[in-house]
Amino acid sequence: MKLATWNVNSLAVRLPQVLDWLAANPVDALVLQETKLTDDKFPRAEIEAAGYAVQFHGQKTYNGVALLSRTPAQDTVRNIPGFDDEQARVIGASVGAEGTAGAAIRVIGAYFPNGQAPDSDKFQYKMRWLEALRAWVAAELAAHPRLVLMGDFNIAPEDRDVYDPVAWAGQIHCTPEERAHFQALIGLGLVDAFRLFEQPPKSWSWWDYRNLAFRKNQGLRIDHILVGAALRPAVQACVIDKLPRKNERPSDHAPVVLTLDD
DNA sequence: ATGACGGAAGTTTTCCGA
Repeated sequence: MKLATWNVNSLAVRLPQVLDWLAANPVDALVLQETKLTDDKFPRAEIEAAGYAVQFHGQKTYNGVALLSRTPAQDTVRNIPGFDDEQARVIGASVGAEGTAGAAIRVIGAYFPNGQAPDSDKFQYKMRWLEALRAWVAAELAAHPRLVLMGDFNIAPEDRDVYDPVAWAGQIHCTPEERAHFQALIGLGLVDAFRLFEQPPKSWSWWDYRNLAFRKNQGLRIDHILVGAALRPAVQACVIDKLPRKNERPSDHAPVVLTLDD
């Protein structure tokens, strides 16, 4: 079974790339962030024609998330229950593996707030959002041990996840407060699947559009897949797929792919 | 010092992302 996450930075622009990627990478489930589409404009028919069921939660201009799955999603949740939020950032549901009788996986796809700058109101919102997420994920994990939390976390967990950790020290995505929140999620009984394996040094999931950052491989690892301890023995691989970043008009993020044995 | 690049809104310029 394969699961993936991808911040597409506008699904209206990136839909052809998503469909091409799925044709080459027929994962069982894919969560998308930054769809930037209201639900009435969501390209449901095109995605269903590609063989995927889809759940989505969007808004105008910003944010927006979706969950594509080979088998229909069940018990879908939009945003963090009990956390009043105008911003569409979370979609969760239970999905099965196609053609297997294996137990369902609880998938949570999330677009974590950016935070803009550590002294900003947006950072305060990010902190509140992270508090609410943690409490909710703790409850979800208790109810569904076979849980995967994945998406654009907008947090670089460690200095090795940053191309220039000296320049980024204390900057947004790298503050001690954000990193403490990441560790608190790990403390719930989740594991960073990417770090279960030896990985190439300077592995990033995002590169700035500016300054030839991709060509110079100057990026951050801010897109993550965390798996519940119950699933850890099933984890076979976790990789960042840089290929779509080489497309014309790419997203600034690359997909991250998790392989589980069935 | 502070922009760059890219997307969206919407109308010529701004906000936002990371």
